[in-house]
Amino acid sequence: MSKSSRVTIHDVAREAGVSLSTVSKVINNRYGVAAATSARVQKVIAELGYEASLVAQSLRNHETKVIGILVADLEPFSTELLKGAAEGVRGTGYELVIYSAGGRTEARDGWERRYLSRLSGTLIDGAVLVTPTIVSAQYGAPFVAVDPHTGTSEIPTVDADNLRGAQTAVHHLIELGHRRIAMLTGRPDLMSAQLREQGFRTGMAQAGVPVDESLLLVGDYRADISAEAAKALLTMDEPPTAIFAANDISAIATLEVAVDLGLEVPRDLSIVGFDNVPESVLCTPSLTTVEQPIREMGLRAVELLLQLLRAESIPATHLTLDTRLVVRQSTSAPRR
Amino acid sequence: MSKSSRVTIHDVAREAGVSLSTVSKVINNRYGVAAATSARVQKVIAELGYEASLVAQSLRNHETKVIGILVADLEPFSTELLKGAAEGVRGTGYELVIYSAGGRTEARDGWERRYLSRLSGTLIDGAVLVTPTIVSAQYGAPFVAVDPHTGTSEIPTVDADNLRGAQTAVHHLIELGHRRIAMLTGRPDLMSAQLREQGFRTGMAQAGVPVDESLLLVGDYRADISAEAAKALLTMDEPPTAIFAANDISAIATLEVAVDLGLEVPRDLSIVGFDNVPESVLCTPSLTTVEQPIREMGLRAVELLLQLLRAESIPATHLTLDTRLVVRQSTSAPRR
DNA sequence: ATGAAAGCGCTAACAT
DNA sequence: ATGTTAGCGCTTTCAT
Repeated sequence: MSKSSRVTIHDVAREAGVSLSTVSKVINNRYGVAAATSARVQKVIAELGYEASLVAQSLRNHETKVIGILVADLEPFSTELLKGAAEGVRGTGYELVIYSAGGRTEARDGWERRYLSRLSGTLIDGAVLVTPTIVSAQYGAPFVAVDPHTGTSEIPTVDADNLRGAQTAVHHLIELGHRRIAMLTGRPDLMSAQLREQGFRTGMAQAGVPVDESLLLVGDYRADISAEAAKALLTMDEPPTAIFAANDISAIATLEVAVDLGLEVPRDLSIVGFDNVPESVLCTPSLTTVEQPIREMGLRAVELLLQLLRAESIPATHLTLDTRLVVRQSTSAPRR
Repeated sequence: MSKSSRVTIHDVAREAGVSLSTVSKVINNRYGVAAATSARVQKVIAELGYEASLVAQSLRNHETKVIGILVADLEPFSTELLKGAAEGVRGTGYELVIYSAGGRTEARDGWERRYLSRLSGTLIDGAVLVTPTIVSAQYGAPFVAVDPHTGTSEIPTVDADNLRGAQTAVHHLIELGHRRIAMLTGRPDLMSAQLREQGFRTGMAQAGVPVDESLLLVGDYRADISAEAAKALLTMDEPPTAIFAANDISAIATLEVAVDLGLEVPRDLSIVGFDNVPESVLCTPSLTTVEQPIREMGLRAVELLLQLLRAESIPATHLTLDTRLVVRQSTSAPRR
């Protein structure tokens, strides 16, 4: 009907013939309202289908019982994390608001600061920042960072054990008999990428296999860059028998390049990825990869935040969840 | 630092030695501010890390450039839809707020009315309601319903061809040689569930296979209920050789029950799901299922909403997207 | 038991 | 060019 005009507390008050404050008291179950008046107001509320505006309420109140999940974009990683976050608030009385600018390009580094500033204090009591680029303790609201780009020890974080995950991947390849192992590293500025490379080096060292630096190329977590690098590796005079890619995107790109070059995976080349995104099981052959427990990361992050909200204290907790090697079809013993 | 006190426009005004409105003008690029003043204010804003509160802004302004996606819970269907919605807003200047009560049990029928009332007018310009139970044109805000409970012709909706999808699933099972086919139906109050059941019946009828009513149990689109129902079916004297589940959640729950009971899928039992959520390829064996173009549904819903927002008109568009059978490993010819 | 009024952070007339 | 003021919808003292 007509204009899309909200029903406000004014409408209810007028209709019920009482004042604003009386309506507010009824809504919030405050004392000092006659039973008859309360009933009449309730009736009008039901008739008009009135619901208090979350915005107006949260502008007035200190606490909103809403927690925010701030993401740069809604892609496989963040949406998977949301499922865990939803689990985390279940039964706590908190509601969830996920905020995303839809990965717009203008949102460069520091998007999370902007989002948090815009929402905190009003609308949300605290937030989970998903893969934030710059993390500062100065944000002025309780928050937990999931898989932040830089390692700060002052703020609560949840991440996965990238170091051991990478080591596990290398051990797997070495156990299969590989020695000439290459790595496509991730985005150099990201902590996760650095840890995965370090894990690779540690794994090799533990097995007493020297690292050939010419076999370490940057894949940047990106398909196009990784494809270039993979091509360079596979067209060497003495190509590696196995490639450890810093994420599944890189691994899948490598797989495609290998196929293009007429190689058979895993017979001619073993490939291990990292993340275990759904796509890793859809490719042929399916990808051996290191799984991050993404949902659990979301769950834990919310739990940590709720704890923070309750305690008002800021223990700089760092939760590092275990990673796990998922062996599929892209790895085997080297040919010869 | 210290207390988590927001930096407000007052702080900026005080620090820069100007009035509130001047700061507001600078923020919103309004005319009537001297270059020098503007620069000074900008500097203070940067120093203090000030960002206007979305809540306060949207309380004042008519338009917020934010669209809401209202979901009852964050599960595979809704999160997959979010990816499409994110694609839909990309480059439009709109931002996305996803609101979820985390599937709390109290949120009975009509949750979407409550959410929409709480957010519309303030905070969001319009909304996409994901699987709403009751849809009324009276909500007082532009919105598009995805896969709504009831088929109302007055409001814009986006859904998938549930009827034909279910028929296709049944045809597949019948072609494989199954005759004793059970169905775990969905939430009885949802139109999608009714259409999938109707498609099942039509498919059976077309093949001349009578429907054994004792093999139709309610799975309610839920894992726990479906597990119960699946157990009942599989422990019958003469259990079905195939089960068509109304959604993937139910199908995966069925798969787990079958494994628990020592059955081998698909040798002892064929299972077909509906939705093709990412999880359907991750289970073992991977699930044969009817694909709904969920992402596209999200994309289309957002596009439709933006169109509505622009036009102010309400063409009662109904978009029904095609479904498609994806054959994987959970179906084969019946054993004996 | 009820209502008037102030104010949460912000914007937009309307002064000056 | 800058400041003052009145709300947006709501809750909460503080009267009455």
